[in-house]
Amino acid sequence: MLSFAEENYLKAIYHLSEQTGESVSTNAIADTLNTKAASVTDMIKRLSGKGILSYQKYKGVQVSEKGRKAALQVIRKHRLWETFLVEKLKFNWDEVHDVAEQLEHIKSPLLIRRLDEFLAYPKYDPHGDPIPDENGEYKSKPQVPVSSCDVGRSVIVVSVQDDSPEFLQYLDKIGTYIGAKIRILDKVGFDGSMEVQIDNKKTVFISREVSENIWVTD
Amino acid sequence: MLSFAEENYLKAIYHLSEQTGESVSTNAIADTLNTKAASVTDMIKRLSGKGILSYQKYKGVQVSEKGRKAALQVIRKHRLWETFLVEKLKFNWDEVHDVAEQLEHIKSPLLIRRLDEFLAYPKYDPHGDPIPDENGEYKSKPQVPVSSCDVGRSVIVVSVQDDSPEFLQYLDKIGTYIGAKIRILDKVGFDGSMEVQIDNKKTVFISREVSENIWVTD
DNA sequence: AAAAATTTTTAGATTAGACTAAATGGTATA
DNA sequence: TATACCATTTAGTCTAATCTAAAAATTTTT
Repeated sequence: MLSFAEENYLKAIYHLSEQTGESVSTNAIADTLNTKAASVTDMIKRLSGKGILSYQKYKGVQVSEKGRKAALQVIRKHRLWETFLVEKLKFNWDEVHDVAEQLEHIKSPLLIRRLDEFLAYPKYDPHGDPIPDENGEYKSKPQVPVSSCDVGRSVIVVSVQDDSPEFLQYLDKIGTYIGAKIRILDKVGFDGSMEVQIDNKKTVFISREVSENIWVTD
Repeated sequence: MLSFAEENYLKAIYHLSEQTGESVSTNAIADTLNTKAASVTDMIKRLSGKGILSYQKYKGVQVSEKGRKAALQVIRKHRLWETFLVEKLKFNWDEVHDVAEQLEHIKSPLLIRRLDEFLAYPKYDPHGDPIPDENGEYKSKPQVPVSSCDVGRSVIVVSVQDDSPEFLQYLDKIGTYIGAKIRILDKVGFDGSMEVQIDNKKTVFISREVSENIWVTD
């Protein structure tokens, strides 16, 4: 049984290792969790001792198979709660993250099974991210960042890669949501920003950073 | 802001002081929380420092007005979550306590407001206990234990004073639930047990302990 | 390849919350 | 009223999780 802190570390490390595909550095973990490298080293040792991570001094960590399964269960809980908050309690998609961060640590297999059933077995959360099932299986839709799309294409928003209120409120403002249609009008070589039209209505410029965090499909 | 442990102590102390009406002893707290007197003394000091309890060495503790308000908010959350689990997630009334014990510590005023709304502002939880509102107000139905009812009377079950799975499963077995009709057939002077008929159907003997934990109204 | 810079680990402290054992206060009894 | 007993508090230890400062390992630069 993992503590709250252990689960938070595991989740962060799992996400980092998924992004990079490589072993994860102490400093990278410290940065994403806003803690210090020394604290990370301590926790790495504890999680290695539990068989959740594999670790060699100075060489970074990898998530073990056991760790991967545990991480996916925490992610499952997080995304189910986010779905509950939006679908049933009428939260906006920018209000759910912090609450789900707390709810994901509740220990009750029955609760999660019943919540899943109550929500009619959702496959994706409000940010478009796939919800793993009880066995950790999930299928993600084929998707690419807007930043990699050619001028002239029309695409559909599938997910967002940043869950911060600031980013999500900005997306609300420009009329973007999961399922919105985006047409690429122009790309600016200078700073990588793009001109796009959303749902055949508003035409806006989005920065490189924004276009990298909106993922789309044809 | 109180920690999980602080909230648990406060809730236990509040309940004890409501039951007895007097100041609460260190050992009584240790007993209900399954911890040791020394730990309780530590926590009492911490909560006194925060103005939640008032305390004189060797004289027991009382809950301050500030503490009462905080306790009622934790109780509100606990009972709303229990209601959610039974009404929406189809938990049995004997399955909710431990999960609600965890959920009650989630910090999010918005969440609780929305949950309350989603449940249509329930006034009582699945065990018949009143749910305090945002201001800590609640109204409990006038009620007495079955043990105090005279032979011949017919009464309605309003609440149960023990939330343990063992007790609640026993009540299920003898066909008792909130709203059930109980007719007092006989009282045994020897051990205080009673013969009662439930919903004009089953006739059973219940022990003194059981009859003290079922509360009823006319 | 040596020096410099950076990253990571170790050592030692801190806080919350728990414990045991010992000391002290309060109460009941002879 | 003195003693014995029980309740409570204090003192000291432990673990999880954090921190800072210093030491060690690795990587980068010259």
